[in-house]
Amino acid sequence: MRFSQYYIPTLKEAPADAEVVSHKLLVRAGMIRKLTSGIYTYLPLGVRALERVSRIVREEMNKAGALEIFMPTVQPSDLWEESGRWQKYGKELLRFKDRNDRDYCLGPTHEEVVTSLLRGEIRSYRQMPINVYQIQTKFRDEIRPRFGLMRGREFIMKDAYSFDRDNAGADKSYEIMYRAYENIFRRMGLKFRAVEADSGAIGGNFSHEFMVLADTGEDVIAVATDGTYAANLERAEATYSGPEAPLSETAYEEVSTPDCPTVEAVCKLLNVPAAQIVKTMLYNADGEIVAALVRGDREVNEIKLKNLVGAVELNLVTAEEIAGVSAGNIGSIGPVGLNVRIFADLELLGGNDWIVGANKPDAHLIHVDFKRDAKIEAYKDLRQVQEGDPCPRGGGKLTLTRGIEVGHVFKLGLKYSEAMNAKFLDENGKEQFMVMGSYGIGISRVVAAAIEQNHDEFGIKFPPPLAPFQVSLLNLDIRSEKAVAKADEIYEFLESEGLETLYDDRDERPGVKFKDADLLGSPIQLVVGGKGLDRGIIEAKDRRTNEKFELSLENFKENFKKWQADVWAGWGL
RNA sequence: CGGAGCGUAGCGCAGUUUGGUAGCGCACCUGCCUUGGGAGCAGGGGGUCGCAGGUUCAAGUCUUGCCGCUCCGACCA
Repeated sequence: MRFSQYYIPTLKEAPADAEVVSHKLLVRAGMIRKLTSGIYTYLPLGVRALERVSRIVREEMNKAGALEIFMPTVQPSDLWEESGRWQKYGKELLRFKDRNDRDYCLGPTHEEVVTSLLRGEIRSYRQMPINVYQIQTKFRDEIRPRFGLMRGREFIMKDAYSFDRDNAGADKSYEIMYRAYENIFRRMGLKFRAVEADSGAIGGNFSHEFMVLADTGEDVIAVATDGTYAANLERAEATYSGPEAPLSETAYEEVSTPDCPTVEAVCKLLNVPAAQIVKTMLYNADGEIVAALVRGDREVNEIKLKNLVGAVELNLVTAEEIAGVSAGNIGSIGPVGLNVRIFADLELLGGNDWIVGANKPDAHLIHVDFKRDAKIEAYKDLRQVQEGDPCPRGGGKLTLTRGIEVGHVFKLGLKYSEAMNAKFLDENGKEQFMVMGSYGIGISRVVAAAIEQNHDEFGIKFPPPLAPFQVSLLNLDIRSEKAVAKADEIYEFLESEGLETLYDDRDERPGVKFKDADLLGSPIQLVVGGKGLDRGIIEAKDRRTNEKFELSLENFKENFKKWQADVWAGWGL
């Protein structure tokens, strides 16, 4: 593609409202423009990037046996009533009415539509397994859209749905998708990790998220030092393998702790480490008040607690709700004499001399032994893991690192098939529910994540498989017939090699071309100019390392191919 | 939802305190000149100052309401 005939409106400055680097660079590189909050138009170069991502996803999905379909964005409310999500989905579901006053929504995901489709198509176990997917626009009315393409309201997603006759089949479908996802992200040249994710009510290890590693990621993941275990922070297991403490012989007593609403303040006043204090967190779990106990230097993992009590909604209680169960206030709630279900974190088994709130203002209890002094319903893993915690699978210690969720594979089980009555006849002529799985990849988010992971102060560094153009070819000397002829020749060669090339033939000064090439991020830059030609060379730059090379015009094609292989190898390709 | 800020040319911003001719840089157009890291000179086009109302001889500036956008926070006892 000749730059002069293309449209790439690069900007020197990023728009004021862009906060994260991928957003700034996508706008500066002329790939996207914002229409309104969380909603973007893709310019030609942006579309190319999306296509690069989609192509890889399509190829691997097809290879894995999935079939591409295309479902509507506008969905009738009755389907959502059937699945129960019309009530449950909340405000992220954008709802509206048509002229006949019928309710519709814009699809934030397509379980309902696909289940309704396939329950009408699949009659027999012989028709399964089947996996259908689409690449399509989704709409989620996010509370706070931000970070450009990272968390938009309208975005492009690949979503696949598998249908199987039984659990074993569904597990197999899941496995196939998991492998396909590994292939997809490996092929893209991204540094990524599959991590165990929270799978809510379904349980088991049947949910994995695929994370692109980047310091700017919104998610935190825990990875074992030996690499065998990786999990989303929400899910990462905290273990306690120490001994159980014996019953204490010291009776607890009350101490006065005025003006101590925080663990930190209590520590300071009583001169004890936070690890000796246990905080009592009260939650409203679907209307029931429950207490969670964790050490003062730990944090409650609300997802774990939610799963433990089987709640749909879990929120910290309000001051009024506290008044209903404890005479204390925030800072002085404690488990002794507390008349709600109390769950304690596993590691609290290891102690019998805790400091807790006294359930009266400005007072704490010391020397508390929960087994003796409180009524604990269960000791479970309730806390968030921390850097350095032991790996739950014996893989050393856990390290916390950041990532961007770009893919999610999930075993749905019978959730939708039961709710929406999606049945088939098994080999015994008996009706069975289909066992489902769902598998998503945020196509537009992959583009943003690739940039978050790969950029520098000058611009984007696209991994070759995702780059809108693999090569930026700069002709610095468009008035020299010799240079033009040489540049044209190299352009032809590159295209014949299957390398998509952005040929900068504009009547611009060299500086402009260099800056634009760096900003746009093609992995390879080739420079044709009078100076080099006089010396019989073409200059080449590896955008990943910014290293410069001289490729001799003698045997140029071979020289180039060899060098290109090195550049690709640098990307792990 | 709560809190803060912003809205002036395509982009980045000044001007609002103290009401009095609509500005700067980039980008764009014309010409000259220039060509190895976002050149220079000269000339030029482009604005309902977010919208609506109010005060005033006069409103980008004061005032009221609305709209939009951005950021922060989502409560660890």
